[in-house]
Amino acid sequence: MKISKKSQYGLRAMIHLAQKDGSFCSLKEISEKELIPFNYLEKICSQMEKGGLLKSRKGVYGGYTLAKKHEDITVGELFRCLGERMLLVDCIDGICAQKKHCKSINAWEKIQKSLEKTINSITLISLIK
Amino acid sequence: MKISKKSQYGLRAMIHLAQKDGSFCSLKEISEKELIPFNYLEKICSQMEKGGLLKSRKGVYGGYTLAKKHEDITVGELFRCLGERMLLVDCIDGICAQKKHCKSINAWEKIQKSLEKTINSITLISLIK
DNA sequence: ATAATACCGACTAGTTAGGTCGGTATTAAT
DNA sequence: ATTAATACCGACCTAACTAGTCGGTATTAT
Repeated sequence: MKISKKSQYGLRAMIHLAQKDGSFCSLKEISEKELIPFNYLEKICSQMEKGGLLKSRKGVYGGYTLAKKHEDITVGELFRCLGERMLLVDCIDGICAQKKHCKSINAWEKIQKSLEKTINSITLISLIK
Repeated sequence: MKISKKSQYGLRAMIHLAQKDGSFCSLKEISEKELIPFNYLEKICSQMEKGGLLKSRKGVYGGYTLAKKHEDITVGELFRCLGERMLLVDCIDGICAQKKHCKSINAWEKIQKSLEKTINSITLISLIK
């Protein structure tokens, strides 16, 4: 029941990039301005690039930039991209012998749905202004 | 971003007890019926008793029973009692140098509030019927 | 006296989060 | 062509936490 540092750093990086509006920004800058460990940030941004959230350019004056418009990116997407564990309990989509007469699953499903609705409704742009 | 086994077991145990309607029920029974490791269940119930959710009776025909009416117990209460980590990110109530100009905190606070609202609204009785 | 129970504290193995480190590939400026 | 700045990659590491186990003690109905 905790959001990982990875996702926290990831969102901070995305917000930083969103405010750069299209120009490429180096990991060095993000790392320094956002106080994120450089080596770790590398891994995070690489993952976000593979997930289609960022574009990269190598070499001098290279860096990262958003791959989509920032009104189209949600926190939910970010979480999924970074592998944030979203499934609150295993039994929701797993096999459970007791599932049929299990009453606690109703609680987990409610919480799960509410959570997903919330994170999918928070866009990057809504955080910036 | 996961609900601990402890809380899952805890809720299952509470639901079991709620269906017994006032009579004491042994850990042995709960453990067997709900497929919860006995030794672990002991610790969990002990914690719930200290937290005021359960009452206990020692000796033969002893066991546990609910300490409150089941319409007054919420999943949120259970979580707090069992020490489920509810704070999604440390910076929400912690000290963070960047807090003033930090834009990601808006996201975390939204998610946090929504989560708390949800869990505090799920009562034990609503899960049973 | 016995058996069934709750109660308690110490211990442990496996997993995960949150990184670090060293090296390689690419590219703009000189 | 060389250099410096960057992204990219995989292997490794450590501390904390989860999900228990275990052995023993206290209490109580029969």
